[in-house]
Amino acid sequence: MPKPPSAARKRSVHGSRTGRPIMALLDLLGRRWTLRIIWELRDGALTSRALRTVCDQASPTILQTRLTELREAGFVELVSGEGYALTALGRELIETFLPLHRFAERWSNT
Amino acid sequence: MPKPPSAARKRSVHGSRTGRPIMALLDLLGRRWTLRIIWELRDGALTSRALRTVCDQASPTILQTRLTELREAGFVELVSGEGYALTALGRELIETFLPLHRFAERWSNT
DNA sequence: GCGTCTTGCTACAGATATTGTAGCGTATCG
DNA sequence: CGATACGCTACAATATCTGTAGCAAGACGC
Repeated sequence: MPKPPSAARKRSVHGSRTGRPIMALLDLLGRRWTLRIIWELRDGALTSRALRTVCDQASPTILQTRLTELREAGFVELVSGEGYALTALGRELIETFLPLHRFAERWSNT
Repeated sequence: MPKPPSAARKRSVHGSRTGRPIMALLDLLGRRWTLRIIWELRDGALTSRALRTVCDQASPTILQTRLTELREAGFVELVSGEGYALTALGRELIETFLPLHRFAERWSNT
């Protein structure tokens, strides 16, 4: 029962005003720390505090917000005793942009 | 480790505090409208106003900000007479997450 | 029981980032 | 000339994010 974060601009995670799922997905991923969180979970579960550590001490406020969004989207789940982990869907998602790693390496040399 | 003021983030697109290029990339892409802009340019150049139209009337302020960042990153360029277009590097980037489209379609049915 | 951990999670105020509207200067057409 | 479109910016009003502090619940040894 997390309080509704100012419902005005809150878009349902799946639905998009345009009806194009890709827009809803890009919107979700295009929020600060979202991509980073998914990325850091690629190798296994992390507790909320471990996640905070690897995420450069990001504030727990925004981390919780993003984790809630990602859980509602079905990409992340809270595993009792382990912490946060990617769901099957979440692993599918990150596999689509794992090649980003190699791209980033080449990009940094330009 | 203290976070650098926002000006520093804008200046060094490549540099990352951690030295991990992927983090700099995820940081850049994890800003509002960035992913969306790249996505909308996937089929060819768009003028700044056309871009605004397809981007749900996003404010020109933030569009300019993102376009500047993307130009500094080398993903987007301003082609005289055509508008904004992806560079070769930018096309390379979007190809790594074009599969997201199909993923989004399946995701919306869950 | 007690105290001390760690966990997930929240409150709060101050600092940033984004929005929406309006408009500039330039160029290109008729 | 007037009309239009371009890239781009100023400005104040919002919305979002940060950083610090702290809560309640559970697990551990004592």
